[in-house]
Amino acid sequence: MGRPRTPLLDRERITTTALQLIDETGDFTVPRIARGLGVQTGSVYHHVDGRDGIVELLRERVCAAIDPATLDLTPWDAAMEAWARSYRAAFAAHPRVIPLLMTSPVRAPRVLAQYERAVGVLLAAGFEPTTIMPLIVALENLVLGSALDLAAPEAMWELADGTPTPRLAEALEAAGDGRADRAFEVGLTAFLNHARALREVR
Amino acid sequence: MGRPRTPLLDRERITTTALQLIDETGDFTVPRIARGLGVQTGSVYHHVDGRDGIVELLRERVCAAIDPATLDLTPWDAAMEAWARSYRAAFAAHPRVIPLLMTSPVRAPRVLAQYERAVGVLLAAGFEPTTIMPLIVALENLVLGSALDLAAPEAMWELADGTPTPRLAEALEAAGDGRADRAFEVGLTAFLNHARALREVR
DNA sequence: GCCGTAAACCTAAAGGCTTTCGGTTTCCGC
DNA sequence: GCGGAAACCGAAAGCCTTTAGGTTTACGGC
Repeated sequence: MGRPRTPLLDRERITTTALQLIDETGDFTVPRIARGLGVQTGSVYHHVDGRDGIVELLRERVCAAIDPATLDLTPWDAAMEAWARSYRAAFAAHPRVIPLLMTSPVRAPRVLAQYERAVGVLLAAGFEPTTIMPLIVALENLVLGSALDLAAPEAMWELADGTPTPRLAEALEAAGDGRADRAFEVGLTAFLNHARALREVR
Repeated sequence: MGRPRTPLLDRERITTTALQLIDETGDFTVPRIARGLGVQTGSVYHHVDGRDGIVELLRERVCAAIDPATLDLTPWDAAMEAWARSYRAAFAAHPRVIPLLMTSPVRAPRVLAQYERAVGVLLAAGFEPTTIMPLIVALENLVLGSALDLAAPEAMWELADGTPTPRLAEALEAAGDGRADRAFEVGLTAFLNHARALREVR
């Protein structure tokens, strides 16, 4: 008992354990994190700002996998496309964290910085200021929605056994495993085409 | 004590109370529903299949406001556009339920029936079966994302006081109150244009 | 080298939530 | 009239979040 000679906890280990729990079970809990690290529940609170603080750490961790260099590409539409793909890949690696992140506002500075740069790209491309956030929000919805669908397909529709929805069942069948990928491609193409058109009109 | 002369509970009242709690606080709890209805916590479980059952009732309640007649419109793109707008309006009335619904699969038969009909519309329009679900998923992401943004704007970005993200702040400012509406219009136009193009290619 | 302070962990506990179970009263079909 | 089902209460188990105080270790100043 008392302070250990070498620390058992830090934000890194807490975040890693939380992410592991989410990947496996879809949720996390402070007692489970503590158990995973061989520590009492209360100890975790010495390193983290409550449960919500852990959620924000998760956001940073997952978003760290987004390649920042994508936003340096030219022209602007290549940058946005690459950013969207990298963004999606980052979340596709841990799709089950998405529901947790969608319910709390973005506070993590590094994540906000990414959005700051995306705004800069669209500004430099000559988009009207009023249309920039709508475009980014639309892209974000596309990315997160399809990432969620990507590795949690069974979480979306639970058809009844009697299948009173034959065409829906067929459409799901026809889309197959690549459904989420196709949805992303469809949405991304639509987004880019429309954004290019919006810019021309100016 | 014992069975009351006139029932105090039913699914309708439970759903209404839950929806009220969500509109006010963003979440619901079985004990709070019970308190709202002047009843003990356990009693609620006699009418409902656990907490998840209440979530599914909420999905049905909110989706009931989607106008089914929209899917009868012709041509197909008018039907999809009207459906998307009605869909969005239904959720915009109770945006805070969206996070709850996104984490559990769609089970409600009436909601599945709506998707069944949407698939039918696209099939009749001549779309390739493999592209139908991607299109519907893309539209759904657009609708729910912008509905969530519509009445919970502050829930999305929490800028630091020092504002190390000046362009993001400006872009948010420029978009103004109509941000969610604009994002929806942008996304919807992009979706429809792309869907029309996809159909032409066939 | 010594000592005070801060850090890191533990023990304990309050308070809330979900869910289950048995008990009591009322209603309804026969 | 009666037996069973329905509807609510009371209580309890088990989990989670969060806080508070106690104990041991590390570190910096003197």
